[in-house]
Amino acid sequence: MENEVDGLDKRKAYILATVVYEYIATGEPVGSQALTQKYNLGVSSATVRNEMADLEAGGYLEQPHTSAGRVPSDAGYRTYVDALMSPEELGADERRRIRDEMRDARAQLDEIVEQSSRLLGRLAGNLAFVTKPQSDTQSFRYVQLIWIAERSGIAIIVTSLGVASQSLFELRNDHSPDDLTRLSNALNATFAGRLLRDCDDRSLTALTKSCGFGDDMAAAVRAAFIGARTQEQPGISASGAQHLLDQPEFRDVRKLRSILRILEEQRTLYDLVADAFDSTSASVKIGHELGSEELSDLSLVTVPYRFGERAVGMLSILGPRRMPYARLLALASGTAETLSERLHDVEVK
Amino acid sequence: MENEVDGLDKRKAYILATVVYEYIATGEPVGSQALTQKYNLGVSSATVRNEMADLEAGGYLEQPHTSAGRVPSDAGYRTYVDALMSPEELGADERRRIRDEMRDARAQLDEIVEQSSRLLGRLAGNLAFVTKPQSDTQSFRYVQLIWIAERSGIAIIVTSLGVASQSLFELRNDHSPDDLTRLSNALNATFAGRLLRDCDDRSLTALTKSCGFGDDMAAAVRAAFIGARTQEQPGISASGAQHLLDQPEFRDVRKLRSILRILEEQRTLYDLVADAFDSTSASVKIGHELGSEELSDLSLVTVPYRFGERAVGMLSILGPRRMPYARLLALASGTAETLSERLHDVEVK
DNA sequence: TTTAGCACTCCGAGCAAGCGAGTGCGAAGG
DNA sequence: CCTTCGCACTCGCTTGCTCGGAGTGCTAAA
Repeated sequence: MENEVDGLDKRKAYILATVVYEYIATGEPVGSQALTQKYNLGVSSATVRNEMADLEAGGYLEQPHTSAGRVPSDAGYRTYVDALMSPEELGADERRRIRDEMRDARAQLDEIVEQSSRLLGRLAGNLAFVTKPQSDTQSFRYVQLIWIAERSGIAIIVTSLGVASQSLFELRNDHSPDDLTRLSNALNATFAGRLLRDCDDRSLTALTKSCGFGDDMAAAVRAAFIGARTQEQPGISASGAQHLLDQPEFRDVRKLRSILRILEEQRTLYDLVADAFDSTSASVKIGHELGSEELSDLSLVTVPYRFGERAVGMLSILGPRRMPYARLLALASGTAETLSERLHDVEVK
Repeated sequence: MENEVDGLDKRKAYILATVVYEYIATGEPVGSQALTQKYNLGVSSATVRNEMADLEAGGYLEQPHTSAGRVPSDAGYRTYVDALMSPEELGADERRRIRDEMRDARAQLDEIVEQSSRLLGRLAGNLAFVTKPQSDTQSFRYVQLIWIAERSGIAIIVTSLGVASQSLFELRNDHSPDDLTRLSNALNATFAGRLLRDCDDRSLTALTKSCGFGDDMAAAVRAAFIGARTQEQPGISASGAQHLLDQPEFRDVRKLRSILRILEEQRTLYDLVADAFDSTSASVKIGHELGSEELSDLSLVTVPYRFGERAVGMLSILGPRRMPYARLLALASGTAETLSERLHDVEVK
C-alpha cells in the first residue's frame, strides 16, 4: 500500500522516525509532550501517546521504566535505518577536507590505513577502525630468492600494494645463487600479476621442479607464498576510542571495559566486520545484531573500500546504538572513497 | 649517619614506608590509628600523628582534606622507591609461566613484541607497552636490488631481526638485472654485519660508484638504507588498558580520556619512555616527573630489553601512582629477560 | 619525649520530601 | 470512529538534612 512503510501506517512511521531522530539527538527518552512541542506533528500529545503505545506493542519502542519517555528498540532503529531516515551526502567542502587530510600520510600502505582510521574516528566522533587490505586479494608482483649459504636463503615476496613478506628457508641440497635467481625469474615470469590466492600450490610446485629443483625447494616456495597470503592477521588500525567517553551511555564503566578489551583483541574486532566482507555495500548492525550481549547497546557501520574493482578491506565505526546513522554512513563512504584513491599511490606497477 | 635515610630518622622513614605501603594496598588515605592497629609500630597513634605532621611539613605526605588520613606525595613515593621499599624477585614458577606464555608467539618480531606487551599488561594489571627494537640499533644483513624495468627497481633490506623494508627507486639510465645483482653482492660483502646506523651515506655512495653506477643509483641506495634505519616510527605495542578501569582513581572519566588519547598518539607514548632510553637499567617516573599535568597522578615503570649486549627497546607499565612498584619492577624485568631471549629466535644469522 | 584525653572538622551514607516529566484511561467532541 | 482533553497516578532524580565515623591538632600529664 502506498501509505504504509514496513507494516506501519504513515503517521506511525513518521512518529517512529521522529522519536528515533530526537533520541539520537538528545540521548534522553522522548515523551509525547516533548515531541509535539518540538516537531510540528499536527496532532495532540494524547494521540502521539496512543501511537507510541502501539509502537511499543509492535516492538519498535521501549520504555526504560513506567513514567519515562520511549526509547527505540533494535527493531525501531532497524526500521529507521532501512526505511525511514533520509540518506545524507557529504558536502563538497567536507569531501575536500577529507582528501586534504589524507594527503598528510606518506605513500605507505600502513600509514594510509592508519591515517584513514584516525580521520574517520575524529570526524565521526566515535571509535573507527579500518582493516588492512586482505592480502589474498592482492596480486603477486615479484619474488626474490636470496642466497645466504649453500643450503639456506630468504624468499621475499612483493605484492601489488608494495607489501613485502619474507621467509627463511633451509634446503637439503646445495644450490648456487644463480640457481635461485633463475628460479626467481621463472616464478616472476609465470605468476606476476596473478592474485595471490590464485598462485596455487600445485602450479608453484610444478614450476619449481621444472627448473630442476627438488621437493625441498618446492616446499620453501609454497611456504613463502602461503606466508604472503596469510600475512599474520588481516591487521586492523583503530582510533578514536576517547570519543566514546563523551557519550552518556559510557558513564557506566563496565561498558567501556568491554570496548577496550575488544579493541585489544584484534581477533574479536575482525570477527565483527567479517561477515560484512561478503557484501559489497555498506552494512549496519544494530545492538543484538552484533551477536554479543556485551555489545548489545552498540551499533556498527561498515563500508568497504576498493583497490581497483575489488573490495579489499573495510572501514567501520563502532559507537552507541544512538548514533547518527545517515551522517556516519556518509562519512564512512566518503573516507572509503578517498582511501581507495590513495591506494593507487602505493601500487607497485 | 647510620640511622638516617634520605634525611629522615629511622622512625620517620619506617612510618613513611608503612604509610606508602598501606596506601598502595588499600587506596584509602591512611590515618594514625589505622596504622598503629595494623602494624606493630611500638608507639601510640598520637606519636604517629606527630611524625606524620612532620612528614607532611617535609613534603612527603599530603592530606586530601582536613580530617582525612595522609596520602603520599610524589616526593614520598620517590623516597619509598629509592630507599625504603624492599626489592622483589619473581619466583621460579612465575618465571616459568612467563617463559611458557612467551612461547605461544610465533617467531616473528612483531608477534613476540605484542605477546610480551599483552603478557605484561595482564600480569601487572595495568597498561603495559613495549617499543619495538629501534631499527638503527639493528645490524644490516642483506640488501637485494630487484630489477623491474630498465630504469626502475625495488631495494629490499633485511636486518638482523628479520625485518625487511622495501623502497622503490627510479634511475636516469638503463641497467640490467645483472648490474643490480652485482651491486647487491658488493654491498652485502662490505656492510653485512654492521649496525644500520654505521652504514653511512658516504661509504654507501663510494661503494656504489666504484661498481660503476652513477649518482642516481647512489641516491637510491642511500634512500633505501635511510628507509630501513628510520623505519616509520619506533613502533609501540600497548595492552591492558582495560585493567585501569578497575583502579578506583579512574572512576573519574576525564583521567581515562587522557590515557586513551595518549594510547592512540604513539608519539606521546614514545616520548614518555624516550629519556629512559639513555639509561640502561630500570627507571621509575612518578606523577609530575612525567612532565605533564594530565598524567600527574600516574606513574611509569620502564625496563630495557636487549638483543645481545645492546639495549634495543623498552618495556613499560603505566598505572596509578599508587602501584606496587617493587612487584611491577620484578615483573617488567622478568618479562624483559624472556623477551630478550626470544629475540634470538627471530635473528637472521 | 611520649601518651592520653578532648574538642573540632569534614566526608559520605542514608533518608524524606518535593518536583517534573510522563503515562494510561475514561469521557467528551468533531 | 478517531482525536482530544482532563485527571489521577507512577517513578526517578534532585535537594536538603541528619548523623556517625574517622581523623586531626592541641594541651596537659606521665
